[in-house]
Amino acid sequence: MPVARPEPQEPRVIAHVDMDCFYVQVEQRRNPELRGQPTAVVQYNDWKGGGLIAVSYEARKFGVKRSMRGDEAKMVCPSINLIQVPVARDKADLNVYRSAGSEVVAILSTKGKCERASIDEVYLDLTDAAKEMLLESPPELSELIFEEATKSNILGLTSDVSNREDSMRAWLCRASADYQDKLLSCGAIIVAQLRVKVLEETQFTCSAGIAHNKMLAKLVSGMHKPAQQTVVPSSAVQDFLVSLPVKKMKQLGGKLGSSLQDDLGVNTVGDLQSYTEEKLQEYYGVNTGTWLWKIARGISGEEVEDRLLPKSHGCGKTFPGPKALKNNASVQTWLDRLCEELSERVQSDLNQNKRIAQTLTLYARACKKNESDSIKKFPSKSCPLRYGTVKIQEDAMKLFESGLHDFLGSQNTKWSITSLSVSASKIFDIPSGTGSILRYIKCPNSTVSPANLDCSSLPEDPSLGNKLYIAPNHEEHCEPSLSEKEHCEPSLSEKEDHGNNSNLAKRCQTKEEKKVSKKLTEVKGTCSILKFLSQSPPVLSEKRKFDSLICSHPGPESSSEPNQAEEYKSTQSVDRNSASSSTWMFNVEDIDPAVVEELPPEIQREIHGWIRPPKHASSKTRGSTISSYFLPAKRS
DNA sequence: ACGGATATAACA
DNA sequence: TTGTTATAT
Repeated sequence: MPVARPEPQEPRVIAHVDMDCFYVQVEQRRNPELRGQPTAVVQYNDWKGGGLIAVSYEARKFGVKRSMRGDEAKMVCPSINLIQVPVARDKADLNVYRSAGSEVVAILSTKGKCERASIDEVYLDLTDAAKEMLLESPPELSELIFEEATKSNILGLTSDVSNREDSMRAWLCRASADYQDKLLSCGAIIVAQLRVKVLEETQFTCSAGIAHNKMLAKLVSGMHKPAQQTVVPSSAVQDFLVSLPVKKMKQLGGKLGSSLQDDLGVNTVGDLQSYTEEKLQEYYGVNTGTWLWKIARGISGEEVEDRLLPKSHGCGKTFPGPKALKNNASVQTWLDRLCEELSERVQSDLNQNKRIAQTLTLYARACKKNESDSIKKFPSKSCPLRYGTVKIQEDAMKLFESGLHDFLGSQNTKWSITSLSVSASKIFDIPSGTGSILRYIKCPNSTVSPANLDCSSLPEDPSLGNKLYIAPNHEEHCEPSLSEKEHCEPSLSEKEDHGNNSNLAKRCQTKEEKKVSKKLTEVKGTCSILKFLSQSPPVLSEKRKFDSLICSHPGPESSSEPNQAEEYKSTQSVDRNSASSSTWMFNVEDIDPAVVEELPPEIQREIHGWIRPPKHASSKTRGSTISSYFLPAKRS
């Protein structure tokens, strides 16, 4: 499980910011009448009033808890307002909360490294900003620190409010002698300012913890809620930890924490401290043992990642009891809905953030009738993610069938599905800037515009501003987990649907047209090349080399471009409100390898580079696999 | 017949 | 890797 990371020797200033009952606040902003009232956000109202997923502090006073039913909440708090999560496609739709979360992240990410930890939480590394503040304003700083930091709860100081100012002054006098504490209080000032800004610009309150590492910051961010912050000076760590129940520590809230209690009799972090590192390693392995030993002492080297966006997108639904899905048709129906939402989300991620997801995974929970064997898990299955709602739907269904096959084994019993979810992962940035393809496309002296080429169906291509990206292939797992090879081949209907594009594809077969094709690649303009590359050949070759092609072009055109093949339309941006450029996604399996052979040698060479990523490039370090294909050589 | 829907991370 | 498992909110 947890692994200890090397400890940075320089003390850092880390904050954990946590929105107060976030979903409730989002609803309160939408309907201000709810402010100050006992309120909870609930999903699916029909069974026992739905499940609570967020509870206002007013309601908490009545004993209302998350994971209560709406009905229970009404019992203990009759005046409670129950607000339902929006529903789309017959499932809970959390998008309003996601985008509210993004609003907050946009503000919180302005003062230092920022990691989106969840829909309503971030970590900040404010070390640089704090140091800067300390350097810039030495003289009058202590008074400023005082004023601002008064708003903080300082761990280790008395919580008696009447004494707070005095103890604060005392602490700050000390702090003036202690560089680390000074840094922390600067961090506290920055966080306080950020929280004010969040409140001003979003109307949301949040709480925060400020400490020298993530673990401690997280531990105290919820200590004084709502709308307060807490600082952990190093001097307070030991006293704080000794009496802290181990279960409160992040990662110890589950089985590992229980094992500490039940197997070792460790109830507090203080208890944990009496174990040697070696002993803990004996019980829990080298990694976890070391990690436990360190966190017991407040040591954690985990870095704040610089990431404002989620690493995956998923959507799912449970089908409890009688609602369980019992045949392929109902699974199909629900999978289609889930995939539709997922497709929208990956597509807008592509359009707005220029990120591309590479893997589609299907999860399910299933029961088998009769057999006591029903403990068996439904295996998750994944495959390359192909953009376009219909493709995702088709692929997800194949994954389901494959999983069901494994699940049932040889038996031929009845089954039922109690939960379904699909997710898109392995998301990569598409680097902006100029890769060699781009250079080629934009290079004026390589552009030839054959008069006889019919480009009328292509969008106007001003060449400047258009970009072509090609993502590397999946290689191995392209020979899919799906047993049938035909999976990768376009379906009959798909081929027919290509319409005018299939004409082009056919034409490409002839020698003459190959010549034309060659010229086409030299045509100035991304879209020409894209169209050229993306034709679906009648027969696909065994080796499918690429995964995807992406073309972005200036926004105004997106609404007025009509003549793309059906397939392209289906994958096109849905986000027509967005003023930014829209993005098309092309699946590489639709590229005719024979066509690639017609490309100019330098392009071919480059493409072969994509086909076979250099093995020495570590696939773990991001940027070396994908980015290196795009980034200009000089910039490496 | 369920705290649901999402997320991240480490493991084998 | 992929698929599984744990954890969190």
